[in-house]
Amino acid sequence: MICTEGLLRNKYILKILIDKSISIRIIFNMIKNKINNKKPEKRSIILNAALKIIKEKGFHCARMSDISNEAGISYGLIYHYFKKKERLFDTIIEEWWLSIYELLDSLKADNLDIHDKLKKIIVHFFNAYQEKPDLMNIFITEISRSTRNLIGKRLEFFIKFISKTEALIIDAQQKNEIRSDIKARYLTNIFLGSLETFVSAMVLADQELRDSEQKEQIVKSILEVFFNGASVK
Amino acid sequence: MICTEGLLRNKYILKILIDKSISIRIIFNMIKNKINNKKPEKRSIILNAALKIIKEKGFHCARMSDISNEAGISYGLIYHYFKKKERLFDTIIEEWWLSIYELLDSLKADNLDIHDKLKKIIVHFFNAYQEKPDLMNIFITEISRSTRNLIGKRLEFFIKFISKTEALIIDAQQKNEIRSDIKARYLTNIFLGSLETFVSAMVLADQELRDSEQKEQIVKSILEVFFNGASVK
Amino acid sequence: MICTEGLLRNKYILKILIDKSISIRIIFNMIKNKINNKKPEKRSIILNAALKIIKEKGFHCARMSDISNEAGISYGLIYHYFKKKERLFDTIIEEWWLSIYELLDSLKADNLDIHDKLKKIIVHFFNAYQEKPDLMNIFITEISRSTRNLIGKRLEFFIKFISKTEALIIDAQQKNEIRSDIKARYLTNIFLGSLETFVSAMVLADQELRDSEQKEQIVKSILEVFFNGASVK
Amino acid sequence: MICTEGLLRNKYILKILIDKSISIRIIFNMIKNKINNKKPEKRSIILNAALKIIKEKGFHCARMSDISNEAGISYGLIYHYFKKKERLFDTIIEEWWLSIYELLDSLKADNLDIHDKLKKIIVHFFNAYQEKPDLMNIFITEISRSTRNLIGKRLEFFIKFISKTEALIIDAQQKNEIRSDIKARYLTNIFLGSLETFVSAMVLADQELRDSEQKEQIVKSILEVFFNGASVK
DNA sequence: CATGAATGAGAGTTCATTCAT
DNA sequence: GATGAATGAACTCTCATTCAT
Repeated sequence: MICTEGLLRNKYILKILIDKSISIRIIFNMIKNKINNKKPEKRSIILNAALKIIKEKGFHCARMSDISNEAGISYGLIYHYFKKKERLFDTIIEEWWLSIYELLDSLKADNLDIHDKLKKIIVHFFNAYQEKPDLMNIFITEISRSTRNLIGKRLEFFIKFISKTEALIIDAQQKNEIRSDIKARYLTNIFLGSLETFVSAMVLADQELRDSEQKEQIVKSILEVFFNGASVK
Repeated sequence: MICTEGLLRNKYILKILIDKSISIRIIFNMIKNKINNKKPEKRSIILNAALKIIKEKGFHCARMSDISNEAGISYGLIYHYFKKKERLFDTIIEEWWLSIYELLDSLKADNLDIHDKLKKIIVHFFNAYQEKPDLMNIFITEISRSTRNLIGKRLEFFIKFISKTEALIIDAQQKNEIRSDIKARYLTNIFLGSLETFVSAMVLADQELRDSEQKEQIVKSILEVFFNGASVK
Repeated sequence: MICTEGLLRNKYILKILIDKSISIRIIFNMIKNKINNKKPEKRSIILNAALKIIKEKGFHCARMSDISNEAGISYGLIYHYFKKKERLFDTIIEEWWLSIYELLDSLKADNLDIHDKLKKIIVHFFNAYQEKPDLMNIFITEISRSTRNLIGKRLEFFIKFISKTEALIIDAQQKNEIRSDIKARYLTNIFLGSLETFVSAMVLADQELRDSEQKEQIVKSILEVFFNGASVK
Repeated sequence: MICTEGLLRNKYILKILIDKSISIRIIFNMIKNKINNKKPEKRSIILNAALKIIKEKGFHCARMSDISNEAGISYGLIYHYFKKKERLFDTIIEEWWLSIYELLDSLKADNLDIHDKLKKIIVHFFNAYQEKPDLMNIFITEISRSTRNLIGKRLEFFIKFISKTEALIIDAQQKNEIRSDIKARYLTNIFLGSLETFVSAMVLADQELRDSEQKEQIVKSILEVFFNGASVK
């Protein structure tokens, strides 16, 4: 849109294009080549290195040279791909949230009952922890809490996450799958809090979910307490 | 009466003040200190200033000069009371934990049932938030999560907190006040997670517990879900 | 006719273009170069681009990438034509001086009286300003003064310029067209200074010599004061 | 003004001041001491070092570490006195212009004829060159020309200089001390141009005004040509 | 010819900490 | 106790230049 206006405005160029009958496809390919030439491997190498260093040192203490060292490249190259330190971090955060949103959106459209939906959320977090523990670590220590990092766009991300989860709870209340005498927001807090604490515990203790049996047990416990409570029946 | 005109007349001095951007806050503090000749405990002034600045900027971004500015003293003086920046931080954290331990220890000796014990923990946190929101903020954002800060002594503090709470749960299980088919550690995680998420929400949103009714409701919700679950009965 | 809709339809590509902030200028230049298949002298394209950028930012602040962007080429290519940034600058300066020397040498051989010779110098500078204001700007701001740039070969250029002008003055003194009681070097300084200040004023104010009448007037004023003085007769 | 509003508003403090009848004089002295304590020697040492380095390397190439080295202090200290590199340069430039303005303003009020006024300007520049050649060098190479440096406030300084000089010329035209058939601005340009070129020549060649006789001769030459012209009478 | 990913020396700036007064 | 001038290690970011493709 924006680009095209600029292009259209330049009547001189267009006139030449017409005179020489150069098809838009040629221009197209020129642009495509320009874009695709950028080998994306290095970019993701940098992202993974950043992930690891941030996990070890935290956002503030992670130096660009640490990251470049870890990635095995010069630090100048990081600036080639990410204009500022902040951009690098924003990229990491953004990718994390997008994966969460994807899940939550798919659950919204799903026909499962609330128990199974919440189970899927828990499993998603646990899997994420197993697959990319560094990323999960950052989520817990740098994203999910610190007020300082939760400015502007970042805060929006977080609120969106809460709201999307709350929507599932509200939906369940309307379907009478779950108590309505407690505010949906409160239930959301309680559920996400339980989950987060387990993940935190794993992250902080650098603990692994040793076997699938243990994992299964934790999932069951969270759901059991959330739905049926801790009281002796 | 005070002759304010004397000050107003001397435009030259004012100009310099402006040029050198000497904030009125500093002058205020100078005046304040001069007035209270009995030299109030500078140490606690510094701690409170640190609390406020760390809340606003986070530990890493809080500069010593920010803190001394806020305290209305020179930054050299901070080093007189606290040898290092880290000591300042440690002191703040330590005071926090001690207040928690005091509570948990008193609860252990208490004869209340688990419901009332957990209620007291919740209320303690909520009161702490109302009385010293800055401190609670730091607990949530800097202590309770960040792996970086959880090294050595600090991690011990945290583990001790979990364990002391877990002890209450175990005790309740033995008294059959609470389910034993779920690991005490899991129940602890779930309870503390629920609580923490509420506190986090308040901290992150700079929300106040507006009235005691709302507060009461939240306390009840957490306990209700924890003991009886979210399922429709 | 060109099928612009093709471009409009592909929103994905456009988005990437925006994200990567690939300016429309670059695409323009790509297109331009593709069109003029006879590959126009890249060397002069680079020189003109450099001229423009140096005028805008000064030699020190002009980045090679600015110049390559302006020229619509990769910055690697600049190094193909000019081994170093400095070479680029030297080339620009050299071309400027050669044009001046050419004039001064032709004047030396000429039979005009000193008044007309000096007039030709003034007119030459004014014309140069009108035709290549960027180059004149660089002459004034980067060449004619800065001590830093006047090292080695560059200083020689400058001294040669002064000397060649002085030669005209000496010649005039010998022909008794002009006072001999003032050192030729002094007269040269005074004349060139007057001229240069006018050019500087135009350059600094980005002023144009609006009409030939104004131009005529300034030329006349400089000569009139130089030859007859500012005193009331 | 601004400050006092802030002060007046704080009724609490004022009340205490009144209760304790602390005179405003005490506060005054506290402020004064705060201001005077700053030993100004280091500041001027830095300025002189900067002057020398800038002369040698130019604004752009002058590194902060060069300056601190020259001054024999750590570079951190420069930032203690001048918040940014730019501030340091602005301070230098500002001091220069103020000395010029002082002269021009005193001349305006003076009863001398235009010949003697212009002579005083020339002598001022020559003296300045002899006393502070570094500063004069910077004026010629960095201030008086470069468009890049002439942005915002800096351009204003320059224009003010031209205008103040022009005012003297206009005054002289009105008193019929000088030709009115040539625009005052043109005459100003011619005069300042002549002067500047001499100073430039000295600066560029690192030439000294060897004896007062030579100096006298140059002053005389500039004035003689400016008022009576170069033509043979 | 032409490209642009890759390099790394080097610049500005910040800020915890020391120490003479 | 109290001050703030002084220090310098450490960090982010820039940009001329090289070189494989």
